[in-house]
Amino acid sequence: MTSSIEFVEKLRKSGLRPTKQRIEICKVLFNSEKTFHFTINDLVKMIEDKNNKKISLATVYNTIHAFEKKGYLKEIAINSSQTYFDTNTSDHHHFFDEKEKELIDLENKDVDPIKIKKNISGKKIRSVEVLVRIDTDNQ
Amino acid sequence: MTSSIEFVEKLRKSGLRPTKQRIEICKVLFNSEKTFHFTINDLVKMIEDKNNKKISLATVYNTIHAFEKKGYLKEIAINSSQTYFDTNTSDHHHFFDEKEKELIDLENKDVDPIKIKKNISGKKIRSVEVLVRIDTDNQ
DNA sequence: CTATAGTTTAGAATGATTATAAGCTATTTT
DNA sequence: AAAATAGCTTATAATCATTCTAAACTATAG
Repeated sequence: MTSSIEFVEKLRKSGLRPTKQRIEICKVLFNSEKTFHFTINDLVKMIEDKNNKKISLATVYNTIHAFEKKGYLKEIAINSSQTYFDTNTSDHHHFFDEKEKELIDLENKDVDPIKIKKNISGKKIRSVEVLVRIDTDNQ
Repeated sequence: MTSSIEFVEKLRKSGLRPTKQRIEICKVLFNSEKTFHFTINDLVKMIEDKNNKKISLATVYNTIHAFEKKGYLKEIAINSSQTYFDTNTSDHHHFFDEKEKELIDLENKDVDPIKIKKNISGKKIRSVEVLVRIDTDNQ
């Protein structure tokens, strides 16, 4: 459990002003035991349910993008109509449940390190992401 | 080089009526030596430049989705504002050049087979995709 | 306390994709 | 080979996530 004061610190250290909205978003994202995955809509709902108070969509988008830039969140590549984010910023991979439209972490022990043997000159690898699509096991 | 007649066959066999538009799309997609990646916009441009004639966006979307369903195309997961498709339907992975917004095939020899050691009960693996993001190698 | 640079906000704008429904066309039926 | 029909194409409208705008607000430096 992190206190608001610590979030204020964290924001200031990152060069972000500690506003009410940002602190609320921090509380929702970074106060839970486990990391989790969410969409912007999920997050807006979580915040509004918690506080019984509206927060502007634009603020949520701005803040999430700021947090992503600072490395506090990761965006996950799925060709879905909504973008997913992960509060687990360590290097890891994912299952995507096509039925539940839900992400599930793959721990590093579950996937051997991926070695890319091809090199493209003048280009640097920024990330290596594995997405395992799963679905109901019918017939 | 595949002739129009063969595309007509292929479409009929798939339960798709061989219309002028579909045959044109087949020619653009399946007549080149090498497989390639494209967005819907790319494809519309290719077709219109080739024929000097408009094709409805809706037709292109419908056809591409029909082809994907039949397994003639693969959709590639990238969190980009546009969806990418691949005429290479074999199992393989990709680089995504963040600067050029361009996909590059990774051949199977360039990535060892990926073994997923975690199992989710009641769920079946549909696909395992690796996306390697690359970018200009500055500093 | 004041100035200012950074934030929040509602609402408008954007852009990819999907829906609509009217007219066209390939195929089937007669 | 004409008529029926089922499938297809089309322009346009609708949708929906995301980004933009610019006015009002607020944290903080001086």
